[in-house]
Amino acid sequence: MTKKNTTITDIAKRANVSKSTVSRVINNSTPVNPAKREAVLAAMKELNFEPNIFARGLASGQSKTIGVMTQNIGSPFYDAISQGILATLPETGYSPIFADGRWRPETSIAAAETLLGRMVDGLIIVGSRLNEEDLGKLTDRVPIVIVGREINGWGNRCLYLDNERAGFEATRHLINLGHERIIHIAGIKDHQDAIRRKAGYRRALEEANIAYDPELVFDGEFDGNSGVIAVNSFLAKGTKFSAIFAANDMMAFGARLALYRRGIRVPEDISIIGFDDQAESAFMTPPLTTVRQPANEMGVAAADAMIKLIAEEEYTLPKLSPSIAVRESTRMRT
Amino acid sequence: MTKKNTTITDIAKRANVSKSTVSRVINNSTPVNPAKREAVLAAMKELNFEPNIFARGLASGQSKTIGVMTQNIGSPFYDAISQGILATLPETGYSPIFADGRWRPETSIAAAETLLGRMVDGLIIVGSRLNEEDLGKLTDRVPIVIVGREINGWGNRCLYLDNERAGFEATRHLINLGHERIIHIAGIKDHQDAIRRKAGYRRALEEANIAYDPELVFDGEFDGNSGVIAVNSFLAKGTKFSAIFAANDMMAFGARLALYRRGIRVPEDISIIGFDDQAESAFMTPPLTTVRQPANEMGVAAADAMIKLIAEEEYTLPKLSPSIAVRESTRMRT
DNA sequence: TAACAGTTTGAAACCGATTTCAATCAAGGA
DNA sequence: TCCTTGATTGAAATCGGTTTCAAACTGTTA
Repeated sequence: MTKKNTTITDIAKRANVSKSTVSRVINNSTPVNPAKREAVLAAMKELNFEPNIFARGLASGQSKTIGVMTQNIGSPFYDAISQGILATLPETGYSPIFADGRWRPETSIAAAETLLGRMVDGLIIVGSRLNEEDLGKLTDRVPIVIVGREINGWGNRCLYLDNERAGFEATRHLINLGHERIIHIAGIKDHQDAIRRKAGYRRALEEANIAYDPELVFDGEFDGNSGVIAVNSFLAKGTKFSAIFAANDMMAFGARLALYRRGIRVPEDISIIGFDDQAESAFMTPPLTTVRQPANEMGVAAADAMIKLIAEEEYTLPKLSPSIAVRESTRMRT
Repeated sequence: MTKKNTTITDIAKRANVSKSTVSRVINNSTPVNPAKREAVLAAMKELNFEPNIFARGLASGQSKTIGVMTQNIGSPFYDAISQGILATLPETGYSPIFADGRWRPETSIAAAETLLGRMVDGLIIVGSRLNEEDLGKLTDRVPIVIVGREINGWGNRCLYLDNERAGFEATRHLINLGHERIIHIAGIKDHQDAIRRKAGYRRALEEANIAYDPELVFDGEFDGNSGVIAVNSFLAKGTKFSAIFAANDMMAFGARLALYRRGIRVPEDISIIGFDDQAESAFMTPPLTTVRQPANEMGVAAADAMIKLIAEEEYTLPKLSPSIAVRESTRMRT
């Protein structure tokens, strides 16, 4: 505002070359006589030159910006992914710009349009309920990487965890400890992750020859309150159980609180395993055993992949597996 | 990429007017004959026109983008602020773009430069350790709003909570319950908020005629582990106390865990009050009494203020006061 | 020494809007 | 009816880069 920004023309004059040459030095697009190159570089330093991003974008069609579409920011898991992205992108010369889809297809489309309107060079979609058709349309317009969701045929532009297996492992952990009547506090009913975790739970039971009992499953909403309500309703019904597998940590916290209020001990009376390994879980009383999702790493990997995708370089997505952080909320059934 | 985007020239042809007129319709900058206006609008609809943001930015100097500088994303409090900003901005036609300062002045300056390089129309700084001189330089270049930090003379471009008072209230809450030997697990030593909360703690003691005892204060780092270490060290030293005021919830969680491990009950033996009221706090066992910082509201208010500031409209920042969420981790000293 | 291929270079077109400036047009006043 | 004023309009300049194209220069080869 105050003083006019120095432009490429100023540099050109100062270095006694043409605008074209300055541009070439900046972009390393064409060899330039070393002497001139030095002169340009020096002029740029002296005049404190910073290329105008609009002019650049207008001329080249590239924005050096990556759009990140999130869903209902505020969930610890998705937050962690965003943080991974946020931490990685700046090193690459790209800046992230966010828009929220709130888990709703229409809002998601609008969010995507906003981002595309800003000429993002790529789009990272963190979760989403967009159908494959809409996603297909989007990917015609801009490179896309999707985190936390599996889509058939999208191969290495999809970064997700095997949630079925993770649900299986979590349940197995409890079964191995001797538990048989295991409650599952599931996530939102039609949420892909929730469905898969539940499927894993079921498979683990079946492999252990424990009959699957729908009475032991409660569909929550991934928040603390769901955990409270779930446990209260099981207790009210007189359901017998010795362990709980919650589809995320927040619901595990809620479940633990509900038990606490009744004086039911964890893990002496009931074992609990959560899902996410959010930062607070290690400081619960007792520290919560949980399935660790490498959320931050997923964000980092997604950002890396996006950069490579834009540059049309080869890349391979890392194999991300869930692991179980065994802490003190689960123990052998007595 | 695939098909050429429609430009203002296409619209102009289609509507049989000049580019200028189209631009006028878009920006409502000059009255336009209603008939022509309709024609332009219709053409825009038919051709699905979306103005090119670079061309616009280049010509007008405005980017419709707000830079948000955060610090070590991942802290629940600052995350909540960011969420407030993220939720508010899109409604205004502006998009947020982020950069992280990691609490370090040099990195912060670099982050600010990145954002300015992207021609942001405004800069929201969430926390920071930049000195007033650097901030002064920045504010010469772009409108700035600072959240979570008080700076003399910045009047209504600073949005913060009275942390001294909040610390005071928290301590008072404990004193009112009959506690006298109150441990304070403080935050990072030279962190403005930490210093003020500690000052409030001290003032509350003095007003109650309780001698301030430095032995009861531990400087932590705002993370869960600090809480554990603090309590362990007090216990090891044989320090007597009946209550704990932790400068944030994460440290309160850690403290509570350390007590749990020794079989010390909360709140029967020891009362704990935290600070932040993060989502998990209500689900701790027992639910944590804590100072509620309206972090999300702060983000919303900051975004609103920024928009007004850019438009050069009048605005007043809302009065944000801490309140105490009294739950079950504090009780009358027995 | 002339011809030729390969490098470097600068002039000018271009990206797609906004904005200035002067021209045109319609309405109201003398 | 003619002139003045104010409201609309379009042509052209501008924003600050990138990119195309042809010219100028280099060093080889015949």
